[in-house]
Amino acid sequence: MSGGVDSSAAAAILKEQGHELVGFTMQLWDQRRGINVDENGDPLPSRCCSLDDVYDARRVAEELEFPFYVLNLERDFERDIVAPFVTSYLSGETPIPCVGCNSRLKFASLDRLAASLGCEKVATGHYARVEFDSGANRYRLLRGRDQQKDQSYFLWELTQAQLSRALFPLGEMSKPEARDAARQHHLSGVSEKKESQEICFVPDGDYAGFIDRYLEAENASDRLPGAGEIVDNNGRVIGRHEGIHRYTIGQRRGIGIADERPLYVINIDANRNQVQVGSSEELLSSEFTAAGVNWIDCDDPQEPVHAEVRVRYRHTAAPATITALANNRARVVFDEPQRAITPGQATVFYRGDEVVGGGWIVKNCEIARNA
RNA sequence: GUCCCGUUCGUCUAGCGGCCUAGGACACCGCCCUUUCACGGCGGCGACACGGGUUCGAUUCCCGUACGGGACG
Repeated sequence: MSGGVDSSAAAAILKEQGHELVGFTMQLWDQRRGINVDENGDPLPSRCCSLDDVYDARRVAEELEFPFYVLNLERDFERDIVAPFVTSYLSGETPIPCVGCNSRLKFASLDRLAASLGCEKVATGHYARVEFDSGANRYRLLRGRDQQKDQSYFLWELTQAQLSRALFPLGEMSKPEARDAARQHHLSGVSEKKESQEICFVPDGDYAGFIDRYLEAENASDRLPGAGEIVDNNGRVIGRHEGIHRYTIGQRRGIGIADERPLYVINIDANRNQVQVGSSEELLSSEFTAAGVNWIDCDDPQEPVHAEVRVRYRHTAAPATITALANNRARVVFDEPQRAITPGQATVFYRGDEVVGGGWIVKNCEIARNA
């Protein structure tokens, strides 16, 4: 329970259905440890793990009359989520921490707790659905009914064991319906809360500043990427950047170079400490390699799979052919080129509403950089 | 050191006496969108080098003063 609308509504709905509940809020990040501070040293206003949110979650549990606990997972969170997040940026990738946070942290720890407490299910406020396919003897992960709020993208890494316990009470609902549910249960403290956004441990959205402060706090400021060159597709230097971690592929704003047409980041070369920019058309590519692939609807497929593939959260899934490779890798080839396929981001394979699987987009060593 | 040419928003430019309270593109800023990073949509800031003329009227015409190109010195 985050103290937000969705998890609170989920709790209310389950309560109404007659389930016996135990509530948990995960303390993931200490917003006061000096990294998330403004220029005066005061903590930034936060929407995650703040005392206010924990308080709100507790109030919901009290209102709905079930036991409530706060789990301190700060060590795990930093080791498994924050540190890899920073490392990813330093290597020129663009990480998406929310996926691993769900599978490796939230569901992993909640599953352990459920087992020790004798709970049958683990529920969250995600907009996604789980169904058991008795024929295949597998659990299937489906998009949330509300296509606008669908969060299945963030859950592709869940295992069959995790899915077997997962319960998503909001899976059939729209956001307004979830809000209504919270209102009907008199959860006025949370029912009108604004949507959370940004990375939860970077509440002001200045993730580059976060990396600066994090490395400084770790006495590792020497790892911080320095200023470097911005080059065009011919390798010609046309500008300067203030650190490759400030850029992602497909980015337009912040390049600061006036050209006839808008310029986009088309490649980030950590070794040369260069950011390469070009036209919108140069962002298109038809294939990539995924690592850490998790197949949900089957074991490793022996034949190429046709599916609709997303390469970032808000990307519209596009038809592609996926071929499983050794070491949990896969090659994805789109029917039509897609824009800004970015290493570090997650890719999710869909067949209609069903999540077939997903993986991490990795840098393709074979990619010819216009030799 | 004689004679030519050029000088417009941060950048590249449109303009060829009233349609210009100067238009566009890119950049920048803000808002919206959004449980990642982005994209995108909407909006905003912002310039006629300077001083004189000529005209009812000058960014546009003329004359000078400051910075950029041309086989005489």
